[in-house]
Amino acid sequence: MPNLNTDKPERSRLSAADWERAALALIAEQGVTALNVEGLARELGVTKGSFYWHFPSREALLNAALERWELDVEHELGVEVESAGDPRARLRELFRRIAHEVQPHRVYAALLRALDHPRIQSLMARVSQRRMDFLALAYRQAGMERSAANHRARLTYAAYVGFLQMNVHLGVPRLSQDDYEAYVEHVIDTLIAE
Amino acid sequence: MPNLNTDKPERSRLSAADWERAALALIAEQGVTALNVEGLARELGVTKGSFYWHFPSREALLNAALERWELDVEHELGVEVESAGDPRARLRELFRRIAHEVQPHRVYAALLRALDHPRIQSLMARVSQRRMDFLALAYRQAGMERSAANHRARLTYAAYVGFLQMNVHLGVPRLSQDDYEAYVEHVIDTLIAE
DNA sequence: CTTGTCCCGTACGCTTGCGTATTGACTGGT
DNA sequence: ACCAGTCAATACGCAAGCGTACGGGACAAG
Repeated sequence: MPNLNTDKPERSRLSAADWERAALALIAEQGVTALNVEGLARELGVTKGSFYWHFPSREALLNAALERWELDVEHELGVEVESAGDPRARLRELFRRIAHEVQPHRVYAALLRALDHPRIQSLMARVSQRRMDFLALAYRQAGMERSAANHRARLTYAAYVGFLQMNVHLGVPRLSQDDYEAYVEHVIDTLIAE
Repeated sequence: MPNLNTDKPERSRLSAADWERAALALIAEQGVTALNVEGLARELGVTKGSFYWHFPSREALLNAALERWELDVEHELGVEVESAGDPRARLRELFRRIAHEVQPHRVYAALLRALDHPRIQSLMARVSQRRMDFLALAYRQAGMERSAANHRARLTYAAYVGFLQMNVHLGVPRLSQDDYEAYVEHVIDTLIAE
């Protein structure tokens, strides 16, 4: 079993994982529909002939890339769950981080626009449900009733989804840095305080 | 006058407006990418030859349909603005109505997934901005400070966008009727009360 | 040196969907 | 009755993308 190489220098040969990573990068930048094998091959400096050695079809690549992404996301959520401290402060910290690190969520935002694909739809349903469950738990740990926590988690997640859409894809006039910070604090006060 | 029949009309002749209405119906149901002239022609019981008499291209049809939709939306917002009464109660009423009449917002939700199209992006930016301005005004009339009202309007609109995504496209496990009502009231209490 | 495996290139067929060209049929006005 | 304008059918060209067939070079093993 040769080649465990996971770096990214100009190798003369590619592996399936290279295609998957390139696919995710392309999805993040230009969406799922932009994922075509010839374009991707061109971007990697090879031709289709290479691709169809690694994958039987475009769908297979998409599925592999999605699977890889789901594992990443689940891992991130895992480390999030394990962090200790005051639950309310943790939530605030989570909000601020997400507000300032939009980049890692671009794949999520891109997949949000491809929900007609059944596999992507079920994937997103799973991921969203897990995240909402995490939020609901956090709200309960912060002292809310079970039902209120569930509703608040749903509202929070809806706000997150809409936030991504508006910031990543909609050309909504960007707020100034100060206004943006004030907005984030407003969201935190509205959704967490009480 | 205009025949709103969207089934399989046995009309012998079609007008450009018929194509536009059919296009909007198709967009609402299956998204913008599903809008292709041959499929639409099949659905209307004619062939492409008819289409290209009314429109020079697929883009022209899409633009005409979007223009028509924008006028509708603007008109709805107009009647909304003119309604009087206690501002807070009006907001609550607005929330409840949107929560229960998701159907008219399916076009918006579909367009949300086609923001890579520059024309759709600017259109959606305009519509969203107008609606957010309306919300901000309502919040100010309800007694909030200018800046807080703007932020709350942004948050509310983000929640609306996310709400649409989750309900229309994401297969998120549907809430029971009672849970859903409770959720809506929770949203109202969280975003309006104070 | 030969051989098999891995990775890639080239060339082709196929489907979908846009757009064009041409012809035909139905309509109302004169 | 005729004619111009309107709507529609048929047939074709064309580009994009997926997938296949097949061939070849590099490289390690024997």
